[in-house]
Amino acid sequence: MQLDEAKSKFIEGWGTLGSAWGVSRTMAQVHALLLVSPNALSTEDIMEQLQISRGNVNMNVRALMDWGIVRKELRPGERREFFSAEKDIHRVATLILQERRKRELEPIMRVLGEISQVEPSPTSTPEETEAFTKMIASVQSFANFANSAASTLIKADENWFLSTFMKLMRPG
Amino acid sequence: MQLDEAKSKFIEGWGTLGSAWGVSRTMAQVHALLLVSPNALSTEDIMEQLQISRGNVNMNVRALMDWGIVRKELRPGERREFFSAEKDIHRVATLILQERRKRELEPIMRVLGEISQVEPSPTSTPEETEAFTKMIASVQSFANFANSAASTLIKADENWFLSTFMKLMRPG
DNA sequence: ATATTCTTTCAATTATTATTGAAAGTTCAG
DNA sequence: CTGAACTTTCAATAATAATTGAAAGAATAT
Repeated sequence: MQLDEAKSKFIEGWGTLGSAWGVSRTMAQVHALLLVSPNALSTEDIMEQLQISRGNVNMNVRALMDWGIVRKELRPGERREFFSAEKDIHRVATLILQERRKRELEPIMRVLGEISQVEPSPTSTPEETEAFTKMIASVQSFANFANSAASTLIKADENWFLSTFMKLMRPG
Repeated sequence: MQLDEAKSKFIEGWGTLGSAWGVSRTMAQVHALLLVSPNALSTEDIMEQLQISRGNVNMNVRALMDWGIVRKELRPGERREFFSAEKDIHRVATLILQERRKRELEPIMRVLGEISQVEPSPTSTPEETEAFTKMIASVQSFANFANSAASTLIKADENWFLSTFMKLMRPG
C-alpha cells in the first residue's frame, strides 16, 4: 500500500470511529488529516484535501481547538494561520477524557443529585419510591466511580507529561 | 420533588447523555424508562409514556436487546411481550463496553493493521513514510492498551472491580 | 485611508438520521 | 382454517444536523 492510500484509509476510519462516539464525521476527519500531516496545514490545505468548504474547516478546526487537541501555529511573515494536531495520542486521549467528563458526566451527576431527593407523595407508593431511589443511587455510585477513575487517569497523565517535559528542558 | 417528575428528569437526562455518546435520544429514553420501571413494560406502555409510535418502540427495544441490556419477558397466558432493563448498572456498563469494543475498536484496529504496512514509493519521501508509520504505531499501541483494558474489565468479577480497582483509582 | 488577504459568521440549503403508520407477517385459540 | 391479537417491516415523511458560500469582520501593508 502507498502512503496516500494509507492516509486516506486512516482519515476514513477515524471519521467512522468519530461518528460512533458522537463526534461529527468531518470533525474527526479534519483531526485525522492533521494527525497524518507532518507539517501544520492552512485552511486552504484542509479544504482541498477533504473537499469541504472554508466555513466548514473553520468551524471544525475551532471545535478541535476547544477540545485542546489542535493548535494554531503562526509563522513569521505569514498572514494566514496553520493548524497542527497534538501527536502524542496518549495526551489526546487524556484531553478528550477531560472534556467529556466536564461536558457529560458533570451534567448527569447534577441531575442524579437533584432527583435523588424525591419525596414520598400521594401519587406513589413508598415501595415505588424506594425502588427508584435505590436505582438512582446505584447509577450515582457508578458515576462517582467513573468520575474518580477519570480524575486518576488525567492526573497520572499530567505527571507523565510533566516528567517528559522536564527531561526535555534539562537535557543530558 | 415527586416521583413522576424525578422519573421524567432521569429519562430526559439519560436521553441527553445517550445522544452525546452516539446513541439515539429515543433509544436512551426507552432504556431510562425501563430502568425506572419496577415492572416490565409492554410496547403500548412505552408508546404511551414516551409518546412515540409502535414501530419506533419496536426498533429501539430490539436494538437495546442487541446490546444485551434489555430482556423480553413472557407472561403465561399473555400474548404480548413485556420488556425489562438490566438493573445492575455495573453489568450494564460491562455489556456496553463489550459491544462497543466489538463494534468500534475491532474495525479501527483492523484498519490500523492494514495501513501500517505502507511501502516506500516514488510519490513520497522515506521521511514522510516513517513519520506516518510512527504515528500509526502510536495509535495502534494505544488501541491495544484500550482493548486489553476493556478485556480485563469485562472479565473481572464484581468483587474485584469494586475492591481492587476502586483502591487503585483512589488518589493516594 | 484604502486595498489586500485572510478569518469568521450565519441564513439558506443539503444531507443524514429518526420516526411514523399502514400493511404484511406471525402466532395461537377456537 | 379463520379471526383476533400482537409484532415486524419499510417506504414515506419529518426532524435534526451538517454544510455551503457569500457577506461581514479583522489585521496588515501600501
